[in-house]
Amino acid sequence: MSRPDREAPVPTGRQGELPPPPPWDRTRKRAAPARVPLSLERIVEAAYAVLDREGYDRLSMRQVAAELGVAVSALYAHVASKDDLLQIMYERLFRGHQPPEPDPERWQEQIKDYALEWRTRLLRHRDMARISVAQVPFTPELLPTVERLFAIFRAAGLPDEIAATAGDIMATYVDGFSLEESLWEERQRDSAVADWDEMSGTLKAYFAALPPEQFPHLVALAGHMFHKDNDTRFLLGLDILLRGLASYIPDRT
Amino acid sequence: MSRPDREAPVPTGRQGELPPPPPWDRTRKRAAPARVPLSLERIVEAAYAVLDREGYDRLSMRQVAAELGVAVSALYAHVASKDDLLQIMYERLFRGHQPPEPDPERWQEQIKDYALEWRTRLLRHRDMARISVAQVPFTPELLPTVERLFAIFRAAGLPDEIAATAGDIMATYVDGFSLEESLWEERQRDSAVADWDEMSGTLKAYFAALPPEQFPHLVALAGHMFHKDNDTRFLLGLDILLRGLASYIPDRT
DNA sequence: GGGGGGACAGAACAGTGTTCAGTAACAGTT
DNA sequence: AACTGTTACTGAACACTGTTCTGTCCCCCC
Repeated sequence: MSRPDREAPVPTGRQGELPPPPPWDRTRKRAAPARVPLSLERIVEAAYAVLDREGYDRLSMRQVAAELGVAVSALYAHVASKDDLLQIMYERLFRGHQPPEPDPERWQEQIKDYALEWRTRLLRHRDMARISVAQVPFTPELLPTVERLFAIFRAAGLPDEIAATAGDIMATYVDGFSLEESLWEERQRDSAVADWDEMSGTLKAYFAALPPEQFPHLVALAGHMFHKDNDTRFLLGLDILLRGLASYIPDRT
Repeated sequence: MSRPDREAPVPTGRQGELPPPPPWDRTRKRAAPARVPLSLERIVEAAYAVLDREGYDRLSMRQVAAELGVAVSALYAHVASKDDLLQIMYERLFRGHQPPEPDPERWQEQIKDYALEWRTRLLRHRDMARISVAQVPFTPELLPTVERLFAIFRAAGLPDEIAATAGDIMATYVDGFSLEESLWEERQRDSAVADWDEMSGTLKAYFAALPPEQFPHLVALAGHMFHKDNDTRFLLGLDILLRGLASYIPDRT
């Protein structure tokens, strides 16, 4: 946007009939670079901007570079690869929010709260779920988060074997649910339908209109499959998970 | 492999000093094409071959075309786009295997069996989970499968609201779990570690060696986080899910 | 003033999905 | 037997992609 207009470069090495560049040209060029130096933080920020505007499929290193008014190769001084950049974007998701200190009486609520916050953050950037789902949540800066989740599960009285899997299942659920949302959203964007309400209405109608003798249950459940708000469905699934986990807590007597 | 050697094409339109092609040349060329005509089935087959050999990242239309000894553009007569091809590959996954007729007494077992078969099929092709996870399981040819899953859930006595979400959760879990396996597998392939046993050993050791005062729970659970076989972990997570679902079945009295 | 060194630019390489203008081979008709 | 039309395919092109390499510029330090 505010990328400085660069004059067209002289064709490789030979200047032809062009007059030599006037001296003030250089001074002008040198005056301009009061620009902020490139940094990892600025790159990540620009990447998020491109992601939100263009979506995951069009998030390319060239787009990010353009966003910053910079050559592509400059990015590689701060970032090892595109995958590296994606991983850093993923890690930033968890900044400034940790699971709380375990309170065994309220562990289900605590997990629910954290999952909700997690989902909120995933939804904050378009297609973020698609990045998240491709990442393994065991990078060093995520260890404290995992640690605190484990703390809650163990304080709740879950057997170690269950506690160890619980985190995995949680992560899978939150990521998977949000990913599905992403996919529907994209499909909606492509089909030029106004909003999710209209889309969900159409889908509901489609399933309700299936031949009942062939798909009796799909027809019967059509109304339940696509809620107005996905949040309710998300919480419902979370409840199913938590009740399953809770069933492993031995009776404290 | 058995791709017919084509003679090098004459440079665009002009034959230069080359003698005119002898008449038997054409007849030879015409005799050869006893080759199988291209078909969607053959394309999908070739795509699977490339996927298994090269992995998802190197699965390209050009690779598939090369596998068949055919020009890229020829594929587009049978397939609308790469995404289309991926979707067809995904649908083929479910061919010839349906959830059984509902037996309310054995519903948990039935679901477990189906999930296991599902996972087996996902693991049959390298990186298949990465394709699966990007697909919405509501294409027409998958409707019967969803219908039968719903049938089992409802026959088990689950409230409609829960039954409608149960399928989603199941799909998310199976896909998510297998995807994570895929990611670890790839990471293992990159790091030139022999097999999963060695990898899981290394990981277990890494987590067990973390500073205990900072990560007491991670250290304590390290042994449980990476089993020898993922199947046990998969079944455990499935059990958690099923127990959660079961908790919604009203007492039949 | 004269290096060094880090930060950036430009061009290039080897690939990608997709399209489009052709062409070769066959089927059916005149 | 010659002429159609149809179909299935090719070759080349377009507009991209991630990544690397060679410079070149600028600033800081000696």
